Amino acid sequence: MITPTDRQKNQQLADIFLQMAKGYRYLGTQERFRAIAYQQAAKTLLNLPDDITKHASDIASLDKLRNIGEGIAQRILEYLHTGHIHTWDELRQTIPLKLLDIMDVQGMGPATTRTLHQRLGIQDRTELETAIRSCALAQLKGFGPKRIDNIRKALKIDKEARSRHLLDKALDIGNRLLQLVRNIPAIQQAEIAGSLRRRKETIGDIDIIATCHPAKHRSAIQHFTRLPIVDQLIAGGDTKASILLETPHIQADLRIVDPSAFGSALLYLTGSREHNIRLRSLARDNHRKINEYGLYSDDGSQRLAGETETSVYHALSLDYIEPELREDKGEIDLAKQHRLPRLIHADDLLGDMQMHSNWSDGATDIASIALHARLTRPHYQYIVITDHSPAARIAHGIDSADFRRQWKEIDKVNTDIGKTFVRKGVEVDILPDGSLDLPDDILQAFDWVTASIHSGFAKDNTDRLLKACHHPLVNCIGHPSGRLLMKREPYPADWTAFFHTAAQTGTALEINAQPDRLDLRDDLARQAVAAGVRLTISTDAHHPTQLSSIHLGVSQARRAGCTSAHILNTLTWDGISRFRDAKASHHAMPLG
DNA sequence: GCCGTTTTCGGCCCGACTGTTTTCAGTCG
Repeated sequence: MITPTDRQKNQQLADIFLQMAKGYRYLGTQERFRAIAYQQAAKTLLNLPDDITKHASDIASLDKLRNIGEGIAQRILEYLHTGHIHTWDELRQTIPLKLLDIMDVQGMGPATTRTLHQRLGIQDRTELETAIRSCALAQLKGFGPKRIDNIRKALKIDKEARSRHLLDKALDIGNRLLQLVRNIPAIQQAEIAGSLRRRKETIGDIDIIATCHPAKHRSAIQHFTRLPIVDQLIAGGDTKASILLETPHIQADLRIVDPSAFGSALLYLTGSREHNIRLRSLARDNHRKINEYGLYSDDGSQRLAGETETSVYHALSLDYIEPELREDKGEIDLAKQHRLPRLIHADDLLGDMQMHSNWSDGATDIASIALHARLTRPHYQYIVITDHSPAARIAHGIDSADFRRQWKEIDKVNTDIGKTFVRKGVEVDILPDGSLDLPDDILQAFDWVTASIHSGFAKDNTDRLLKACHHPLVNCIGHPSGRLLMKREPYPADWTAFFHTAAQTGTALEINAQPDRLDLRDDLARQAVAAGVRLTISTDAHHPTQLSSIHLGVSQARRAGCTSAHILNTLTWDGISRFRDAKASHHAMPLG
């Protein structure tokens, strides 16, 4: 089993390799490919589903991992055996670590940082600020007033502007900005691109791509940079501009191209960077050249595609790849082989599997939730009310007697509706010893039992998770990793063992669509599905309006490559009942 | 330092924008 200490090894090594990559970037262009190699290796480590020590029996088995060759394999082994990497220790002797931090500031690349260190002896950000104030910088060749002013500004806004934003919030702002762009008179069409279009769980900046008549590029850009919501202009040329929005301080980029290049530009600006690099080297292999203006023959004499993304993919003999999959995680090979999944769509869901009423910590009564669900999601056939069990004191968890009273209210709501729309569920706490917070006799009377961990986030929770899976009355594990985006890491657990057990026992795992959970996250969900686990997508809504955040869970499932077959709540309630009964009868355990 | 239905050597995505230069290096995405 992966202990917490072991699990940290992947992260520790990745952190070191990222620092080494930065160090090599600092050393100059002759080392840039070495820098890229370490960066790629770090990415491989971070994406590795299991512990690196499992691959570390010898150099040859490490070498089999993508982006890890003989040299880096040696360094991994060295670290696992000695806790040190000699090359890194040496590198650190020559480059002050805090100096590398300076390269995180916008506009401060390796060359600039090197000049400042060598000419002025600057070691960290504080000394850089001092050098600006004392006009020492202005004495250097190549550092005119504008450049110095830009560095000063970048240092000031660095922290805030570089912080990431939850997908939910970024989508809201991005969509409003998109409307403003579409209202610019010269603009013909505009779409969101970048990580926002790929629906990454957190977003650094907002990218928008637009088309207009070539003669009007410049005026459209000017219009954009003068929008009332602009706090600062970061850069503005003929075809692209970067602004800093007023509140929150989030960067937004606009790129304008001719209509004939809309597809190739959207493709380019959507990324990911890794996906683009793979596409471009694939094009090169086929004697083609790809850029944001289109797909061309080698010598650029013939333009082969560009108006739509599909045209570019097809010209490369690839099927169209959905934005959520564009992370260079095997999607290009699948597209080549016509084996891409038909990703789940929000309309495929027939119901929502977790939400809370005012019986525990929800905002409203069950009738209001049901009404809101039926008005806003008319294709839903069911919703599951899952109030908390007693141990969740902060969430006003309720006991067996309360649940029995609650069921009468649910029955009445269903009678008023004229069909069984509201299902009787529970979010029962998994206690520290892995047992459940409610007795079996009441658990077996629910339509749906989701079990969740709400305590003990620091220690390894594998045993608790496995025990819950083995309980015959647990249908689903809620927010399985316990993370909170930008606040709390997933608790340590052996995910491989957990997913295997969930699949074996017929226990579903949840993709929780709360904006700061999105738990399971994309790569773990992908791993779970590969292990044969069925997933649910649910909002965990605590107010009826939060039922709309289901789309965030769907995005997460799409990033994991899920089809409707992987998602349990694409089934009618009969189908869900069969899934539930299969587990209970399989166990045939005497119930307490 | 990695990688290979062009290659075990010689490549490693590609173009816009900026500031400071008088033609381009540096940075970014």
